[in-house]
Amino acid sequence: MIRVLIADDHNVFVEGIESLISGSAEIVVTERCHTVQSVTERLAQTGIDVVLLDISFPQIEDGLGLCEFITRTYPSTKVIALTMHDDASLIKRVVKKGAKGYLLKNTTKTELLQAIQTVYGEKQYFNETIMQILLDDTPKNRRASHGLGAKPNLTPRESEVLNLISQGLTTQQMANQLFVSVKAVEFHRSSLLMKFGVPNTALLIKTAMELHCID
Amino acid sequence: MIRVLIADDHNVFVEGIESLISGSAEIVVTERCHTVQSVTERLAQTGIDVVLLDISFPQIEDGLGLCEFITRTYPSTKVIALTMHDDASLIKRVVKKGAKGYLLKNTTKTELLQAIQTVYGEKQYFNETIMQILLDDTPKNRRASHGLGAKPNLTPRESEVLNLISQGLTTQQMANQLFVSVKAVEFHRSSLLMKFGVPNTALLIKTAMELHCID
DNA sequence: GTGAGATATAGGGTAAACCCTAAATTTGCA
DNA sequence: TGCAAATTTAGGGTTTACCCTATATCTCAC
Repeated sequence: MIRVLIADDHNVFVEGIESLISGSAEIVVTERCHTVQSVTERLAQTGIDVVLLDISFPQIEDGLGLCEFITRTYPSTKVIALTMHDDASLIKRVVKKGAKGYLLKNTTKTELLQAIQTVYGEKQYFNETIMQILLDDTPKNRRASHGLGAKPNLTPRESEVLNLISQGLTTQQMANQLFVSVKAVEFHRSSLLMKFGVPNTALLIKTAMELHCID
Repeated sequence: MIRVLIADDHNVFVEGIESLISGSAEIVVTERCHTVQSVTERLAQTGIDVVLLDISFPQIEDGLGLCEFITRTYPSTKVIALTMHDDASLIKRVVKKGAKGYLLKNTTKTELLQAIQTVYGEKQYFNETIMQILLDDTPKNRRASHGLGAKPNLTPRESEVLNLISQGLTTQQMANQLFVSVKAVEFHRSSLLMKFGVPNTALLIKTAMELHCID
């Protein structure tokens, strides 16, 4: 019997996962945790085989940190990351932190059960969608416009510059603040326009806000 | 028996909702829809009493549009908005579009069932958290919490130009579209910057979006 | 060690935004 | 009818964004 801990702060989601698992003869939901602290506590007190971890729980950096903590502290416990994010760089970061599986939150019952069994069997689990995303992750594709609606994959610097632009700073002001040249900032601005597929700053900010890319 | 349609593109979430509802003797999940199109189709073919609508499904503007469509086309069908967003302005926009209830995605079984029964009984449902948010939404709090100035009083032309700016048009393109000179457009641009108290277009768009001045 | 990605930087140029000053016309309201 | 606001428009100028081309360095993974 594979013992599963669900770490997610949304009741409904936890219920959904549990419902999907409830038909399995081999898997049982042992713990449901709504805070990072309760995850660490339950792990210390209970034998858990697989953790289903919302990687945005409560923020992405927290989820990554928790993933790393679990993997290091409980090597026999496997982590499957759950998230709405499907960009290649996040997938890679999560795997680097020790996750053995990666599922989008629109996963199906079949996939969920299969993922749990696969990671329990000491293998990694990525479904076709995720595999395709990783396979498509080439320099050329990454640079291409995703069109509207898809959240582009921003580098840390790009994300930083985007936020500074949205605060109304000029390129020169950003250069001063980041201790780089104006040319370096312009480069990132160009990359942002290209990645969002927009012609200018106005539409960049509007689009980025709609996609929640701005803090 | 209250017939419920769940409109959300996340399987797990739909399963979760269904699981919460499954114990009720008075409520049954009749339809589960993962696209806007299937919502409209199922509504046309099936009697539905309550729609549980993810308002970010697939984007907020889509959700709002769908909410309005349902309310107008099927007046006896009540919409409960589901979302992770808890800001007062969105709540008000959703209610204006016809929703009778507003639930956060971390709702409990008790609340969910109560909300469904309440709206089915022709009343609005807001839980304590939402009520508090609405009660706290005073001009003073709104100014303080956002750190923004009040929504400025825009002339019709200014509003028009603001929207065109946010669509990425250049000043020349706007002049062509509005049958005025470039200078006229520049004048309105200057007025917008002054009224919003911002130094450039980037911050203008960000601020205007936060204040919901952009369509 | 090599290649790719991220970051930084440069030169040169044009387009566009932004600013300042000023005047004229139209519209709505008291 | 007069006045204020809205709108339109102009001339002139500076600042900033945006585009194109190119090179260099660092880091990381294989």
